[in-house]
Amino acid sequence: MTAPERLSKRNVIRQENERLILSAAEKVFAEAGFGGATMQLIADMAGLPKANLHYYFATKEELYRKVVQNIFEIWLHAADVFDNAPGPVEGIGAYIDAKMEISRRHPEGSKVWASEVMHGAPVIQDYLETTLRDWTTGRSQVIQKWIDEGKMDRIDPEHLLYMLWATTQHYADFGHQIETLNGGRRLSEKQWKAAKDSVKQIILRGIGATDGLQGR
Amino acid sequence: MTAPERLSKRNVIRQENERLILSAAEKVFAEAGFGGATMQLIADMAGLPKANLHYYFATKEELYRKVVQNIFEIWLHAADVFDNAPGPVEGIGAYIDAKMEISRRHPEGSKVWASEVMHGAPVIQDYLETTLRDWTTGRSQVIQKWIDEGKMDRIDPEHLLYMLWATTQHYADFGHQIETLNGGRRLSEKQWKAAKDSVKQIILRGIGATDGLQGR
DNA sequence: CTCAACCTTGACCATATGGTCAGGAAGTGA
DNA sequence: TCACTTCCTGACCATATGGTCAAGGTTGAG
Repeated sequence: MTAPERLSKRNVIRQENERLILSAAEKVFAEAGFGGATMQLIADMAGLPKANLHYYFATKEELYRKVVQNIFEIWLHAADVFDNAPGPVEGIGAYIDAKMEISRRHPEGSKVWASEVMHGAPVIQDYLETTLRDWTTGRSQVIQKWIDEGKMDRIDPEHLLYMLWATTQHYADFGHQIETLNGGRRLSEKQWKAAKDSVKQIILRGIGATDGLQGR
Repeated sequence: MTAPERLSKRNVIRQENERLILSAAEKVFAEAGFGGATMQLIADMAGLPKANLHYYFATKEELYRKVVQNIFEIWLHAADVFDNAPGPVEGIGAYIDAKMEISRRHPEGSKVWASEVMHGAPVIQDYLETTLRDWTTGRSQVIQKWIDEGKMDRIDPEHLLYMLWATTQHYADFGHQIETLNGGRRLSEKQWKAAKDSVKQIILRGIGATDGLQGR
């Protein structure tokens, strides 16, 4: 990604502080939204004086942009499983697993992304139009190939992708609602497994990739 | 709901202005989030001076609360179709249709709701714990009944409900992303139909409610 | 017609917030 | 050690925002 800098003490400090700030910012942006988040809150959460944030990130927008970019990176990599799969059972199954795992381990990022898109993507519109669009086109072609090979039903690939995104991200974005309906408790290990299995079962069977059922 | 007030000019004014303000507020809250929304913006959009908003709604929080409550009402009514359906094909099929229609006609409300829940439901936590919980329990029982009657596969009802919510609301909450991927154009009549059909096909087939396929 | 209740609004206020800056501390290469 | 760059931070500023208020207009019951 970035050039491998020397590990001088200064570089370590810089790296560490940027990480600290970005992590705090992600949490605060997720909890309060862009407008509700304050630099002071982020600073407190990072354990740094506010002026120090502005030393590393000139403006609130710049900090926010970096947070959103980070998330986007993670999501793109999650789709690597998709590509070299022989069919929908493996490809989509693994993709669901990967995205559910992100929703579980990294819900703040998902929320920031959702918030950004809901408000019209003022900051990452260009990403939507370039990177995400290309990505989507590519995966749609993979799905279309599977359809043509008779490995699944004839289903609009884009709507299938939307369904995958919606369902998996729901467990992060609406995690609070799910927890509340679960009696105020976080989902247990077992419940997460049940969630994953439900999603995979319904979707894989729903698109006619039936091997997935005998497989387990 | 409210007592049927006399139609004096005063009552008409009050009703009309409250409607105007709530409608403007919903739009602004959806676009900017609670923190990003300003009373001035809402006032401008409603075509009223800011001080007038505060005459009808004492605080920003109170106005916001009313907006969220409105949305909640609409959603609860959307589920009436669920109850008296003979089986999942009719019940869930109609529910998907109803919720997709709301996503299409009323996306702002969905966004405000999503935003509220994502931020930990600071305003409507009590609704989640009472009304929504009861609602969910009730529908889960209906689904369980269908399972016991052999009308669909053995699937965790709660996760099925989450999937229904996630998928249908995605078309409102992430409408901007979908439009961008659609070349910057809103979904056409035909595309909305394709979306509905895809969702219904995948889910109904996915839960083993196969009548739905021969049915059309 | 009268008067009280209700509606309207420009001007104003206290506060919170993003951002600046100057001056000092701490690392770094020679 | 010295000169230079990078890092740190308390104090400060301009602005935006939620909310108030007093004075004036409008409505309607008696």
